Amino acid sequence: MIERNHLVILREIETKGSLTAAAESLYLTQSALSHTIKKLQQQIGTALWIKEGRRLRFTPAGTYLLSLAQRLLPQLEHAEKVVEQIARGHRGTLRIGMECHPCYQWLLKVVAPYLEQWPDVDVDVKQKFQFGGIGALFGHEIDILVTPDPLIKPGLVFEPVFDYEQVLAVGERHPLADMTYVKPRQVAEEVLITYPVAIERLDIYNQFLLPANYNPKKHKTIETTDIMLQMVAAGRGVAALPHWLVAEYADKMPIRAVRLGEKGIAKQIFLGIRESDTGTDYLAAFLDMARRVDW
Amino acid sequence: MIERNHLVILREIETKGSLTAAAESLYLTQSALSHTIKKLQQQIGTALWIKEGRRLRFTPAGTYLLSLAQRLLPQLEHAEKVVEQIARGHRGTLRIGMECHPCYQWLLKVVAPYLEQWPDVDVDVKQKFQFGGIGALFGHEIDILVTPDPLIKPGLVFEPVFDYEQVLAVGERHPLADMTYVKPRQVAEEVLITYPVAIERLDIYNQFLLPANYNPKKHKTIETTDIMLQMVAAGRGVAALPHWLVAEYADKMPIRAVRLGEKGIAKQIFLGIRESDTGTDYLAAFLDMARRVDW
DNA sequence: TTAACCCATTAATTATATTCATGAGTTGTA
DNA sequence: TACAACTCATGAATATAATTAATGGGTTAA
Repeated sequence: MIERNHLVILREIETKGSLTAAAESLYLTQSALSHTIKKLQQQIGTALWIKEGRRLRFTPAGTYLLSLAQRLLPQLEHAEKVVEQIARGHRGTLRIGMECHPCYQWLLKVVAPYLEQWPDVDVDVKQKFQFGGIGALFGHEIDILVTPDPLIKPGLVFEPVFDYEQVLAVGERHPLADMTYVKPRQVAEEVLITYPVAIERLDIYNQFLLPANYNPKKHKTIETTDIMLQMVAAGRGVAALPHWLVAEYADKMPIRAVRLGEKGIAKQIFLGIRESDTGTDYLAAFLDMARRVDW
Repeated sequence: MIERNHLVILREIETKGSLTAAAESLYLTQSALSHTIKKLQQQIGTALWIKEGRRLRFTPAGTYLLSLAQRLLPQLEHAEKVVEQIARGHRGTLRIGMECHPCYQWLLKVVAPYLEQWPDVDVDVKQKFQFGGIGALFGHEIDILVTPDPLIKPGLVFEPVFDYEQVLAVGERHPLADMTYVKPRQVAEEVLITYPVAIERLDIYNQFLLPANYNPKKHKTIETTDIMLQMVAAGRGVAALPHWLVAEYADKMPIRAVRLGEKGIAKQIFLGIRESDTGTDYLAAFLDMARRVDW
């Protein structure tokens, strides 16, 4: 009844704006599209668009099918790529989603040996998700999610892969550089630099500043770790980052790590997959290697 | 490339067990199916099954496409129903998912006036989800989720619709019946009756017994509220339920409600929808009515 | 060994999709 | 207001694709 080409046509009309333009980009005639949709309309008993002057406007049914198209077509298109890879003897593509900015460095340490051990598997890393990491897992947009926020939900399996301590990165000659630990009120005197994510997801707010009722003097956001630490090294601000990340950069830059609070902020990174994928060997192997990576 | 009929054929072969049987139930000849799949195989460059004696066994590519079929076909089939309803002038079907056993009674109070006010909209209630309520929302299996556990995630919107107190239902002649409130150790002497859900989701465990390090003498599970309260009335056990539910049944049964702990257990029920549905009028109207329902 | 299954294949047929040619409506402009 | 340039819809002709019919070869179990 509703076929793939119907959905393709609707999507193309939406993006190209007209039947004629859609027809051209699909290498068909305008007439073909018109006929195809006309037939569908007869089957379902309602129009999918109405002519409004020179333009087309989707009816409710058309709008609904368009949203269906935008949901299903990417899945079909991805499936074709996967099948093609299987045909070539490749095992597939591991699509990794990252909800943890600084984990990128860690991920590289897992991916490198993984690619060696699984030459048939390609790895793709995505960082932006329309419906968040969980939605991307459910929607088969990614296969593995790297996140500090696991979610015990049916259909998904999360597993911790490593523990680390979140510390404050400060410039070498910063007054805080030689402290054993810092207190919230001390950070409140500083310019805080973070990745550009929602404040709720920043532990230095959640677990450190806000409980003590403090706010940083100023809050700046920077996308990349390198630039962020350049700023810190230049004494232009402080940043909360994983201890291992700071330690790594401390070799090449004049920065120091200071504990956040007397006990420090303990964190864990989790990998999440769909339960139905637990049996997929090359996926399980990735989890296995992730667990074993040394620090 | 991969068309709907390919997926249909794969699914039918899986359920019926053979090409011939699948052909019959699709009102096609065995030959047609064979040709169709053969062509697909040529396009994608790999076999989808291999003959193993008299039976067929799916190859990895076939298995993959089968899982695709089982994910996508239900969505297409649902879309057809929706479009048909739109064509008939109906607005659609509101598919409500319940993750909150006792809320059923509350739901009925919302649904009744809603159906009157929206004669074009049908309501369907589902209680079991393969991947949980969140997964069902993401997977377009349901449109509204009724749950005590909201989840602030991109793509989903949750809203509290009512507050209530969770109380202990006891038989009228039970020694606890006249207490102002009960302590964990007192419940630990009782047979506790609950709905058959995971213990993590039972507040009487999470928020009452476990923090005080107690366990009930015995734990029984019963599916239906009526039977559960019959048991309570007969003095065969106690149950933790919403106060309004116990109050309602107290009219017709010899049961009483007792507060759990000095301060009681406060609870909230949330309705969750997909963010993309916030503009759907008949859906927004449901939330609106749900918010306004009186107790 | 045979009957009863199974699936694959070729050639013939039927059904379906697409094009071609055209018309009717809209828009902007001369 | 007339016209050119654009839009989409339509009917008939054509090309393409799906389906069947007929058949053969392989497997299974009695």
